[in-house]
Amino acid sequence: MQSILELRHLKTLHALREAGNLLRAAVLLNVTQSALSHQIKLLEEHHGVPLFERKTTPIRFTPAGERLLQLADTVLPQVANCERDLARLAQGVAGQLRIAVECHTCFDWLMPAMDVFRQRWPEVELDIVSGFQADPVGLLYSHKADVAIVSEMDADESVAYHPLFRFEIVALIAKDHALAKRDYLVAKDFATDTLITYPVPDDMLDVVRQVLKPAGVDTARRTTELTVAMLQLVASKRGIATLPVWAAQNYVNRDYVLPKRITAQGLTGSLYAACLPDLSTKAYLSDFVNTIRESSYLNLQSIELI
Amino acid sequence: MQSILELRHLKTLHALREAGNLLRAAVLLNVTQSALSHQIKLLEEHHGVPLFERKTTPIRFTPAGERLLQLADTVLPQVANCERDLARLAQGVAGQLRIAVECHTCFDWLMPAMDVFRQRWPEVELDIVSGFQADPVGLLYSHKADVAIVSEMDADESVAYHPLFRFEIVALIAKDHALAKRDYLVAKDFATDTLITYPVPDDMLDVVRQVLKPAGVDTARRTTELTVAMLQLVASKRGIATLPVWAAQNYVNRDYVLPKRITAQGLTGSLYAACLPDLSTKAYLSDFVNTIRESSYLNLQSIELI
DNA sequence: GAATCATCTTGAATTTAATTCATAATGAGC
DNA sequence: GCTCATTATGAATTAAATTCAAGATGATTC
Repeated sequence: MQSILELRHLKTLHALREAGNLLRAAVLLNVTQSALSHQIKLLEEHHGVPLFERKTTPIRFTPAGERLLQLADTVLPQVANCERDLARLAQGVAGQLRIAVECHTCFDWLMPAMDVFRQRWPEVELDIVSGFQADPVGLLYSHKADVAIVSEMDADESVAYHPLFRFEIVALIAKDHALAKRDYLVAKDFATDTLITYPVPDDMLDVVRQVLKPAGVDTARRTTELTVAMLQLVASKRGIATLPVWAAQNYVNRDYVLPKRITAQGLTGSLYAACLPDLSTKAYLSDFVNTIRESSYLNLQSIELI
Repeated sequence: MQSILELRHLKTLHALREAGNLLRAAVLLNVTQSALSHQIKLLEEHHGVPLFERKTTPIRFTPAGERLLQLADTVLPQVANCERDLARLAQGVAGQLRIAVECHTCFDWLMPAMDVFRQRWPEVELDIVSGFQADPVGLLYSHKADVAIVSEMDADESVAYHPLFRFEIVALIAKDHALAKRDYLVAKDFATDTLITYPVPDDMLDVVRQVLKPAGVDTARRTTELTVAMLQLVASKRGIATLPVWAAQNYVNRDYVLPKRITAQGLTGSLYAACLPDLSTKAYLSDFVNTIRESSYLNLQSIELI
């Protein structure tokens, strides 16, 4: 008749509510779905009550489950606060976090994540290093930024890379475009169209780097700063844009433009948070990375944590 | 950089503060001292801060330790509340707990324990079945009591016995008694003196049952209901009393009477909470037993949990 | 109404973590 | 310096959690 309840269980139930099902919750917690199933089963057996109804989406909790969630809601923030206080006691108070971003769409998930983080670490000064960064990692070395969001790991550099997530990049074409019936686009499909992008160098565009350049396809470019402007150009047949699925989701849902997979296998991009090794040891840095991963996983559709 | 903190750790720190050192804390938690040492070491290594100063009695906590204790103080009661709510959801609301006591001194620890329990389970009706109980276990069968505090386990009966604790029973004699210089008393030392006891049958007195009767020693008896009266009689040389060490502690400390070990090995008594098997399955019953064990271990000197 | 998909369950194998055991170290008190 | 009380430590053991590999189950689709 001893208590088996641990914080782990509360974290599981909390993630389960956030994520909506066991599999997504398991991803959030970095365990397998089976682990959570066993975990919850044990809790249920120990207390002699079911905690949630299965076979509903999203899952619904029983009164007992709700009671535990209520506990989780009050307890987990207190625990998190305490752990931050311990980190402060051990590592001293924190410094600043100047973030360099090489990709425009990142603001979509970076802003919400920063909002969460700011609440947790009020004393950490958050800044975004503005303007286009040709070499974000260089900013780390020159101490002009503390964290760089990049899409590739350079293995040889003495920089710590923290994987964030992977996502699919799709091409966006007008609804009545000549390619509208194709299952997916290949490199040469871009040859006759203008490529509409954010104003960044060629080698920072995944389509160019991974698809067009290898195939030797060169294409006209037109740039704009605003996503809505890009899609307006697409809709009026001035060219093809490429964006992460989540960035275009709103416009796709409204049937404004048509999404097309790029190459048969699809084109995926990845993002990493890079920083100098020193910073990696700080508790607030790992918390920053975790915040990004979690809030992105919950806010963006169809991304994959890495 | 994952969190390893679990409720287990909070419980350990809490017990450590209550108990004053690792060994006593370990007894409270039913683990070895080594387990707690490892547990705390891990916590300290993970967070990079010491949690308490060793080699002080009672131990003193560092700021980090205090911070964790503060967390424990807010979190553990919330957790306990939640678990009781789950028990209520699973087993329905609780009934009553009528307690039959066969030994007078029990009130010393029973009252404090009942006070704690009453706060935790307000809906469980607590009662003491008054009067002397020749056969407390019989009261369980006749449904006149729900729990009986007894000093022996009758293995053959279909009753569930929950061990509480073991303690030493000492003889109390006048400071200038003829036996004052003896290390310990043996059966025949009682032959020439009056035995001063609570008004209970012979076979419920551990001295009689375990020492005098086996040795064939018969002695005069004088009874009184009040402990203070017993010791007043002892002090004025009207006889010898036998009591659990803790029950006489106050008077011994004030040099009112002299405690003497009984037999070379010492005489020990044990206590158990007996109830019908049905009741054993209820969460509030195990909580009642645990409450007694914990509060007694913390309040009474030199008892041993069993 | 079979087939597919998404989800959760299950038991055994595996891995990981916690605990014990046995003993050593440490400091306080005599 | 010796003893006692307490905490620490490393290896062995035990226990627990997690994964792996399948198997149900219910919903959805063609």
